Amino acid sequence: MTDEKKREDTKNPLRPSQEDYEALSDFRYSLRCFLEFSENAARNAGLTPQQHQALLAVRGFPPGTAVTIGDLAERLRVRHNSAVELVDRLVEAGLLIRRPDALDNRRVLLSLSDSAAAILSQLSAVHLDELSRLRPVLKGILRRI
Amino acid sequence: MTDEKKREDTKNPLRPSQEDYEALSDFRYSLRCFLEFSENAARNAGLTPQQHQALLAVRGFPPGTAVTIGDLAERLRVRHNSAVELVDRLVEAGLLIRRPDALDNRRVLLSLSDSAAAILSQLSAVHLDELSRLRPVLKGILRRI
DNA sequence: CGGATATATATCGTATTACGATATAATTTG
DNA sequence: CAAATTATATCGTAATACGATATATATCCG
Repeated sequence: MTDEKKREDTKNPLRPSQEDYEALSDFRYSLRCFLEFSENAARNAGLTPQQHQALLAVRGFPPGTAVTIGDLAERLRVRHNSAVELVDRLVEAGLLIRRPDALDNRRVLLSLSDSAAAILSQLSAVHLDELSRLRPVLKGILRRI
Repeated sequence: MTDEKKREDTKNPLRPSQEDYEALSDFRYSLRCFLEFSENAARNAGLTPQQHQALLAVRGFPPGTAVTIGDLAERLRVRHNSAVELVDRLVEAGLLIRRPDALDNRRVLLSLSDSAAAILSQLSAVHLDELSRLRPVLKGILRRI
């Protein structure tokens, strides 16, 4: 058996197979469909997708956690300044409450407004439902990778 | 037992629990980390993330499939005109080949250039590797949903 | 066959938004 | 207490997906 042949047999990761490409492509397609679902749901609830993600990120910290703009930026994987701008828009929309941290005056603590909590509750319920549907699909695709 | 109490016990999906919010938030966080990894990998390979996704989508069709701009748009979940613009940039960059469909002159068929195929091969190998790492993480999170 | 309808791709101006660069303020460190 | 670090804020710019619209080709059906 030649080295070349052997490389094929051992599924050399440097040369993905057709099945690999299809699995990667299908994985991305599933993610896009989910993200599209999520964006539509957010817009139907009167939020931009980013606003929805920010609210979820804040709400998703363990209870009692003091959530700062930096924390939000890290969770959303965006730069600090992007998170600031996003928070600006959320406060403007009455969805997020910004209050200075008494223990460290550089910091700003974030919490959801009552209306934001209500909207997020509905939105999250819909997402949990959709993810129940998506879970087996994703598992099937991940098994192929 | 009051109806209110009962509703809590049966995990009324209209009022997600703290664990639900944390699971949804963690799920999105994992996706963002993966997408960030992917975008960095694409840029390191000299592609924009969108270009990478377009190449993968074209390559991910079954062999022998005639891939049109419309097909690409559907797979990327973008509008036709967005796909046209993306293809414009890819052809400009020498990554994609556009040729008219002899059987239907409205259509344009897409295929990867040799250099695109080489770049995508490397990129996909790295992605398969990263997804092997991510798979157990995602499975764990999906189990919580 | 031929006009109406549908389909596929293309063009262009606009709006959104994340970013880099930079600034300001507060805290920590040595 | 000066220097360095950390946290948030401001602003101009660039990228890109989109809506509206246009053009060409194909299909449908009387």
